Amino acid sequence: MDRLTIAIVDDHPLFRQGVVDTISLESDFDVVGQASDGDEALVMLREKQPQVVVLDVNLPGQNGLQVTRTIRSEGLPTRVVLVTAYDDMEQVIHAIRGGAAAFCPKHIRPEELVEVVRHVANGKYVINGTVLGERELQIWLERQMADSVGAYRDPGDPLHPLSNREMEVLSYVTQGMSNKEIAVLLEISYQTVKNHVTAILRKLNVDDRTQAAVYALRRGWFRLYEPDERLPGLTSQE
Amino acid sequence: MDRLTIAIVDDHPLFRQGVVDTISLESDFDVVGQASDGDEALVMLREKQPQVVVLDVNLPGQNGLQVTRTIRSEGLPTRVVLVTAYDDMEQVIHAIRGGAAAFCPKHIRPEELVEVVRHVANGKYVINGTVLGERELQIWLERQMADSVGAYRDPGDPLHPLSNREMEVLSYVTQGMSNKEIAVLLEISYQTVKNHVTAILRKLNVDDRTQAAVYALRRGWFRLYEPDERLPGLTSQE
DNA sequence: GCTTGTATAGTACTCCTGTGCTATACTGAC
DNA sequence: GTCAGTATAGCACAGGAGTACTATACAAGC
Repeated sequence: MDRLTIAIVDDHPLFRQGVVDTISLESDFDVVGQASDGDEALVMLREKQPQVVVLDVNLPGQNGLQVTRTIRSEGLPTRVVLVTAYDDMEQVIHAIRGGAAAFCPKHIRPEELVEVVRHVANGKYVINGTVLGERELQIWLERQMADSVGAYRDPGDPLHPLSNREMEVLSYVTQGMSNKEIAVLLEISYQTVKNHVTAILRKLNVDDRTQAAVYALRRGWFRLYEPDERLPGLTSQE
Repeated sequence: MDRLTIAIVDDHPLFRQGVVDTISLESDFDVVGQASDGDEALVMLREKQPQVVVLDVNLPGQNGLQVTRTIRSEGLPTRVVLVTAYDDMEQVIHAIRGGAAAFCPKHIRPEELVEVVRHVANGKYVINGTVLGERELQIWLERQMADSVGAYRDPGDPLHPLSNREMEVLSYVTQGMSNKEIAVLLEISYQTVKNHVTAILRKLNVDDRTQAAVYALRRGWFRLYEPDERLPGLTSQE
């Protein structure tokens, strides 16, 4: 019989539990692996090679989009269902272009998730409830690209071609750092930081650094909750 | 027999599922109610009057801390286990002062959550893994208050006495709005907004609006993901 | 070799941010 | 009635943020 092998990746054990239980309720689904961060996920996926992985976008270490790209570039057979707390068109387009087969909001109902996994296993693509075939996806992607790129950008440009350096600067912006602090940290001039920030704001199409921070945080590009900065004053005890 | 009645409140069905399953595995636990936002939670809690509620801090509408305060002020018998993605001392102190019996990080392991619920049902308090009795809690609270208030603040002051108006302004700051935009929106002068922002930064002990936004977002005071601003371009279909 | 993209850095400029004052008006507590 | 807290608003000021240029250097692609 055709059993479906599935892996789940999320850094919250309780959320993962919810997904695992939901998936396990289906008689033909087998949960063959779990992971709680991006690196762990890749190790697990290389070993277990499940047909489908339900992957959180916002992970410690490598985020879900990076993991997706790695899965594709390594030629792993696993098809990816990305799950995120915030979904918008640009994020979706990025995900699909990165090689994801489906994109779901994190508040999805269990029954819906099961349907999505089933469609993905059958070679379909699912974008927020809409099921698409390979061909339909291409058409949809092209239309979306055309819409998003619109009049104000060169046709060939990707949507947010934020360079690595710009992403690095943006990450510090999302931590509330000033240009001066970022300059010291990166050992470059204050002006260069400002240049990067200006470029970031233009590419993200936002007005100031606070909007840029919210923009990036919403899309799960960076984590709001850093493991190293919690709970001074209460010694954790086993 | 002493069965324990429990309710679960979280806006993510899959996370809720994880909690419900974890709780249900205990033979003496009964899940008597669920809700996905603050208002719904209060209606449910008034009706079901469970012994314990597992309550997410970051909810649509009223957040978990507000719900907790309402539970206490209405004299409901339910003891509150707050769950949040970000926990730090000030947030904990706030929660405890607001009437919560326990405070857990959202990445808590299922077994730990069960223990916490059990302790709370027995009249104990649990703060990030540390179990305290009523008396110990008071001592701990006083020490924390003393530490946090420290030298730079009047002894009687609460930690963040952000006024309602200041919270309102802060909420717009977390959406990336400029002082001018906020002024127009609230129909007050530009200068008044700046005054509020200055007061907010001082009370939160941060340097600029971006840090204030990250601070508030981390603590779940406001939601990063607003339900009304998602997915233009793809008509959701049933 | 030439072009494109990126990182670097400078100058000059405008505008916003944030601070420190002062001041008025309203509200609720004691 | 006084006092504390809050919301309002103004002025003046320093400094940061962001923009518009120009410019150099390096690497990759054609």
